[in-house]
Amino acid sequence: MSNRKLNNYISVDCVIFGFDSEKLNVLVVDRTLKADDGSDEFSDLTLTGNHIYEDETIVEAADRILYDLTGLRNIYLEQFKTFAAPDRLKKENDRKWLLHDNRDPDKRIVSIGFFALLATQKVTLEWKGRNVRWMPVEEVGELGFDHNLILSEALVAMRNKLIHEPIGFELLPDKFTLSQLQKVYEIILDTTFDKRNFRKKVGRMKYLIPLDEKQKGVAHKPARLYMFSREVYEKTRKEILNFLV
Amino acid sequence: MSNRKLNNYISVDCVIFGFDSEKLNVLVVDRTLKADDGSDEFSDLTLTGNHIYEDETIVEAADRILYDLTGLRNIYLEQFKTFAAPDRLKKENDRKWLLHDNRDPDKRIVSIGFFALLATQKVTLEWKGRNVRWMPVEEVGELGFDHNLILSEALVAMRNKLIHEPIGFELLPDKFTLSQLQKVYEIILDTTFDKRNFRKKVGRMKYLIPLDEKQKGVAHKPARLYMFSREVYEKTRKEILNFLV
DNA sequence: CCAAAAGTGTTAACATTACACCCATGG
DNA sequence: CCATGGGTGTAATGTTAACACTTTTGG
Repeated sequence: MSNRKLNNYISVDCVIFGFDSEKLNVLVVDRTLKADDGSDEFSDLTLTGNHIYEDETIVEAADRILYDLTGLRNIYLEQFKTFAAPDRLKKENDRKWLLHDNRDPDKRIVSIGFFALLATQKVTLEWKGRNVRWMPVEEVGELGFDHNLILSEALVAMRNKLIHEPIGFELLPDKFTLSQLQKVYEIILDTTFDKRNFRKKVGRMKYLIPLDEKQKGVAHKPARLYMFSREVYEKTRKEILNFLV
Repeated sequence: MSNRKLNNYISVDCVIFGFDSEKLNVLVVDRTLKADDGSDEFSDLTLTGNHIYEDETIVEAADRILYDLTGLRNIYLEQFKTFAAPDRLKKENDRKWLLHDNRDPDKRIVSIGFFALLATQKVTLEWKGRNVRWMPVEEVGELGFDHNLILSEALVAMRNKLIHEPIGFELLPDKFTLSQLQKVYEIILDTTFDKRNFRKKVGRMKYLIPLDEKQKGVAHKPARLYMFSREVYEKTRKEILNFLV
């Protein structure tokens, strides 16, 4: 595996979302370039991304990045948009970083954007020698490259998907409570729902399976746990004409 | 403009859909390679696509292709998926075609897929020296490169969009009847709707503007014409939680 | 016994579905 | 005067939205 060749003009960028029952977070990595004297030439943040190997598909490349960061397979992953503007890597810091990394800052690099939803907060703390951490989406400042654009497009695509398809579960543990699920939708869609109406609505979804199991160790009435069945979903889903106002 | 440089590893493929009040059609071009003796080495069909210029964004490249084919600007256009499998151009005919075209068949080429919806049937008959024509989607046989995959993914993305957002109008003239609109949905979603219920439903959409104008020259009661107002749509649209069954 | 979140039901307004007949035009 | 597609209403059923109180647990 050590002699695989990296393609030098096709990359994937992964916008990895995580949920901590309070906020929507995104995984970012430090990008610090040292000057010759050891001081920081600059230091900022980027999303996670990498060039693809020549023998690898783009989905395999995205899966590889996710595995390297989390040690997990079968994470929810979706290709949402591709970025190839001529000037997307042309900011001063970006050029310096690419040169330092032995890459050609004048090469047109196309990047395929994926977003991933994580059921857990476990990630490595270091990745390719760079520090990795979760950051609440609303606290993200200026990122390197065109990653602010990629992040905002990922958010649009993810919210859109969340509205139309059952993917909220992917941000929760396998077993979750209805209140946790409601919170996912409320926080990501920046709204609130009536508890009784929300429960009535999800109660109609056959693929949301109630378990004979409750929360433990909470200082209030323990909630029933539920799980999502993709199998039931695939069997019962029907498309609905919904191009309303 | 004549000295613009083409990028040799980033291309866009356009899946151009048209509607003729009977069928959903897609634009295909002949791909005929002549042998030395003038006979056909092979002859098949592909979708429309092209490499991008170095100074051009991918949307600009797709717009350019659409303009070259139709002479129209502002066509409905959407980036839906990117294709970069290592073997996507490796079939025998594909290699021959690329070689003949002075391109490197071993170069990894990434192609960004767009689909377009056309309100008219007008297209050029020739494009880059190749014959162009409409073909009903269900009659499309084996296409060159990975274009069957690109077409089927375009169909999935287009149907999905059609269900959730008002884009059916884009396949009709600016002024259209409700029966034409119903037919668009019926044919593309392969279903039927009750006429009264369909009209009740679209009657609630404020962005569908009834005109003081009727069909002319039809051998039956002439239908009222309508138009779509994107402006009203943008103002009145609201997102709805709809991840039901 | 207190704090915290879980869980539950009713009503009114609106949306969906199923279903059949007359109307205006061109030929 | 006929063939063609345009246009319309009602009743039953299902969905949404608004709204408040009791229950179970840990501390």
